[in-house]
Amino acid sequence: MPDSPEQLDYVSFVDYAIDRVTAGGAAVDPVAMRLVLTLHRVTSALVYDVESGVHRPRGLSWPGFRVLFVLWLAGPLEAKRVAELSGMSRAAVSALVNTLERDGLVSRSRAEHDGRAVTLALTPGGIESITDAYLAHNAREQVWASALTGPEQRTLIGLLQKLMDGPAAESARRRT
Amino acid sequence: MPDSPEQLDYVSFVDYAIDRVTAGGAAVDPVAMRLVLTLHRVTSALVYDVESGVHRPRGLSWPGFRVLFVLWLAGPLEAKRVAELSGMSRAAVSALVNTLERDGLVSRSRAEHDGRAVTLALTPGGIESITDAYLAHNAREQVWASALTGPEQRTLIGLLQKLMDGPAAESARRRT
DNA sequence: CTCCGATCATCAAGGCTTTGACTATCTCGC
DNA sequence: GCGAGATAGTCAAAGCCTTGATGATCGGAG
Repeated sequence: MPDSPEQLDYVSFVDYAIDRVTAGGAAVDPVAMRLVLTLHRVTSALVYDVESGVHRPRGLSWPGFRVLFVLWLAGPLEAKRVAELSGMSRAAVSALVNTLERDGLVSRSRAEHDGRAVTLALTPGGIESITDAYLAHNAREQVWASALTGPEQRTLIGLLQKLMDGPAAESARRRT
Repeated sequence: MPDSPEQLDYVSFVDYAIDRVTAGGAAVDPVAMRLVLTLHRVTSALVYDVESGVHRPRGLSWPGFRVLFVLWLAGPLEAKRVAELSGMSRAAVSALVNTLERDGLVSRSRAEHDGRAVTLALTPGGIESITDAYLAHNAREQVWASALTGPEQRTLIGLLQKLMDGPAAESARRRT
């Protein structure tokens, strides 16, 4: 039985909340509730951990890292493609690149064949930065993953992919 | 074999990225990489879907919903407790409550026994708002969860909890 | 009783995100 | 060829987040 409100903490609140809500007897699915709550909490913790431990000390933000990562692997790209591959809006990429350009990590140039488009590319400093940051990033990913056995890791990936293939993710997959 | 950069999309980029990075031969764990990438993408998609489909149309943000949700279930609480239970910083709660108070959903009052503390409570309008929003929120959670069978849902929750109990989440769990 | 360190809330600066509007440019049908 | 509609990038307003400082209050040591 969940604690009383006075002694709850971040973790036990999930149990408490599920208990309270389902006591109402309404059309609430406690398993779906716990799934979403737990998924969101794990991801928040992971992003906070990696961002504050790996990227901020190097002068990067998590979103900045994502843009650098995409450009690092998929070469010079138009801003629109960066937005698609990183899952951000074009406006967000534009704003983010202001910072990355100011810091000398990314360069903007007009696309050859299209006067509207802008081509984004890593500068030498950007390449150096992402190479270093990614090694530390993956090292931290390995610490997170080490909480699970190899087979568990693969099972988790499979279940997350199935979630991404489900009906609810439909709208998100179509977002450009 | 992953596509060439020109034909990549949000989903196939993950395969492409893993292929490119591991080709480098460095000390990179592709499974940990895929795990974190997939986890982050699923959660982003879910938050975007629920926020834009459920909360924004009702005049709430996802973080605003979280604060209302905590206050709804755990009664009037001091701002510090709300921060702990919702996993936000005290400064973030303070800023968020400015909006919620302006919108007439939450009220601030000085705590009885401590002149420094502020007690937060839902207004009648706040109760009405969160009651309605939560039903729609859970309905959408059920759509997401429906991509998995019941046993799969429980397995996923278990694996996520194990991740949260692992060594890497240590720092995040201690965050107040 | 008083002082000093701890704690609470808030503010300030800087960064990221969203939506919607706006400009420049491209492309296709006629 | 040319005009209409689509598209790329950017800007603006509003909101939320973080860290670090600030001011008020608490509580215990002496």
